[in-house]
Amino acid sequence: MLEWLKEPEINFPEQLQHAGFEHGVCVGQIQAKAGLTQSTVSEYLSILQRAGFIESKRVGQWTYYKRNEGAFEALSKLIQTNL
Amino acid sequence: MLEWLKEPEINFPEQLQHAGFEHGVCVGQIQAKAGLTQSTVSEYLSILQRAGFIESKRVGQWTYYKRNEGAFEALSKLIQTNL
DNA sequence: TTGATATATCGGGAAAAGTCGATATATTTG
DNA sequence: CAAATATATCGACTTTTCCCGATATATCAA
Repeated sequence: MLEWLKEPEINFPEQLQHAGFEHGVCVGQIQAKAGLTQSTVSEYLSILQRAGFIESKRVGQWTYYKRNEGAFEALSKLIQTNL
Repeated sequence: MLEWLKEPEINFPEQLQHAGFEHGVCVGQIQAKAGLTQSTVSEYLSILQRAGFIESKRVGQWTYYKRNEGAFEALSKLIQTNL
């Protein structure tokens, strides 16, 4: 999912009909591609968010998720320096 | 453990009486510090080795483990570029 | 060769993570 | 407000991981 969200235009073409990509991709799109149930994907995304890897924005009935690039940079540096 | 092996001289002073640090630290030292059973530590070390994070060298009845710094560098880069 | 020491492997029970269906909450539309 | 849609949360079950004791293997020393 994290890799998918790197290139939302390529991995979630449906999202274009639905809304732009500014806020990210909504849960339903990710769920469809993942082939897991809605509840599983929702929980998974919320875990990734709590971990700081993605950000969410609620717009109406949809929740959009997008990557927080800083977190990946930080993780990479953390491994370099602390591990 | 991976962090301990970064500074063996500091984290495993006993090892000095036992042998040098060239080959790394032996399982018993790591086990004592970890506070886990011998079997658990041995298995854990072998998993880390299979993953490439540490290297082992058998000398007599002892097995010495030390870090493979390249693996950490590679992981850091992998996160930067692929994730 | 026998006993002692160090490590590795095996099998099983406990803890954690993954996944689901059912249901709750929030929003939009009529 | 009621129905429809999107997402979140809950409880239960399954799978995986963690960790242990018991045992096997390898080496050393007498």
